[in-house]
Amino acid sequence: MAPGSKLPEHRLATIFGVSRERVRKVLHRLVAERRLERIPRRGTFVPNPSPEEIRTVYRAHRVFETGVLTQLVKELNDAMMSRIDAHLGEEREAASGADRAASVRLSGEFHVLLVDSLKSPELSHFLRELLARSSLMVSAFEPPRLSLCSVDEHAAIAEALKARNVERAIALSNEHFTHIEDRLAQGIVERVERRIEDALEPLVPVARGSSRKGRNRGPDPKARN
Amino acid sequence: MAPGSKLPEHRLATIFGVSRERVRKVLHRLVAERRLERIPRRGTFVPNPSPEEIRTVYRAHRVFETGVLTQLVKELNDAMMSRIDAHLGEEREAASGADRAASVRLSGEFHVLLVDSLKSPELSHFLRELLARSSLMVSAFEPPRLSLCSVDEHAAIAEALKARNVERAIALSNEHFTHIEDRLAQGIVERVERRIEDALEPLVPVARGSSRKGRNRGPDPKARN
DNA sequence: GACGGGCATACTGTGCACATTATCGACGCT
DNA sequence: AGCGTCGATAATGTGCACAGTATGCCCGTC
Repeated sequence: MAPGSKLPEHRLATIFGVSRERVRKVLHRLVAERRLERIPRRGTFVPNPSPEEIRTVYRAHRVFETGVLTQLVKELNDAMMSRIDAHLGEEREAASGADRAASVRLSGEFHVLLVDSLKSPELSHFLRELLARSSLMVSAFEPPRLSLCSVDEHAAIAEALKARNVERAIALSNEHFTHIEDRLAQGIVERVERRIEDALEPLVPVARGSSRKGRNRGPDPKARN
Repeated sequence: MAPGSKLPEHRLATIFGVSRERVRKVLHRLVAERRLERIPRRGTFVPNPSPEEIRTVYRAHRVFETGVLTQLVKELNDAMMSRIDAHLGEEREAASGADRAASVRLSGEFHVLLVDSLKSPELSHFLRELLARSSLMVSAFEPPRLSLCSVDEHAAIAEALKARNVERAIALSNEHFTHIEDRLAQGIVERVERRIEDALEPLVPVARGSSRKGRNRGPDPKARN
């Protein structure tokens, strides 16, 4: 699912074997959740996050988790702490097992675990939407290098929580999200550089192992699903 | 718009002079924003907020604004402070003029003003959804007595912000939302008491000025729009 | 008189077809 | 050769009609 690729309704309907109206409903819902973009009379597209959007999404993460942590230190109990420890154990296991998919999922669920303990469906729902967007950005721009969310950073936040040190927990959390944001920003410039390279290559013949002339540049317009 | 009343699609379509499909789109969007409730094969209804929902919504308000205020004291500048002062002036004017509609709108916009200054569409969007829900609760349960959000409480939060006193700003904000929540909780028990009274009246003849036997009890099923 | 089953009615859910509009290739012009 | 215009095509937006289902009323029975 390359960013910028179009999602034709009729195509999706035939692929999934459902009616086009059914597809429309789902697309509209995903657009409402800001997970897809819709241009009237043009179609729906998988969003191509701008650096500005990345900035505002992770800013939202920081502000939001600041509030969550502040409230959490006031009502943290033993049961909650043990749940956090259990989760950190799972994260470490997935990280050591090099199970990237599980690792990505679990590192998101760490933050979900924190907000869910506040027992407010509104807060939980908002975090899940934020996570869905940032996960999309990660899958789009994060280089293949592993360790997306460092388990150690999560563990450090948990330690500060146990110590009831609000300022430290907030500071660590803010740094944590800033780290992810910075890696994404780096990923996006690398991607832009590749784009420019690919675009210039057919024009100025560069000495390289294999010529890539004739290859499609940009998002493959035939990319489906 | 009484809580619990049904919103038939065809009825709304004829009232507003648009097609039923158009109405369906709008209803689905409002359901997605949690401003209406949908029961499959039954219809869409204006929600009847439970005390539990009121609790979680205002809990979300408190946690969220805690994060906003913490970030805001770090980047508050003169332009922002003067905007806040101007807004407080408007609020006072509306309150003194007994313009309840403007007063309600402006007291919500105070919190919008704060979050908008953080320049994160995600945060702004979330607060607007929260406000839409709490406004609905207020219009449903708040007794006719005025001063829904006291302007003084907003002013006190602003003062703490100017003084860069995070703890105090957070404490005042949390109390502020708790005040609203408590008034709503009181409103809901009064409403329940009225309901019980109305339901019992036809059974046990109470000495009163006018008998209400034969009147519809509960939400008027013919209530439209 | 109360309770349970059956029927009429109204409403929601869904697929379909038509109208509208953007896209893209070809053609002609400058 | 480049650019603008025009037409064909495909995809979106929207109204409509039919099917499925819950609701409320009425009647029969206990």
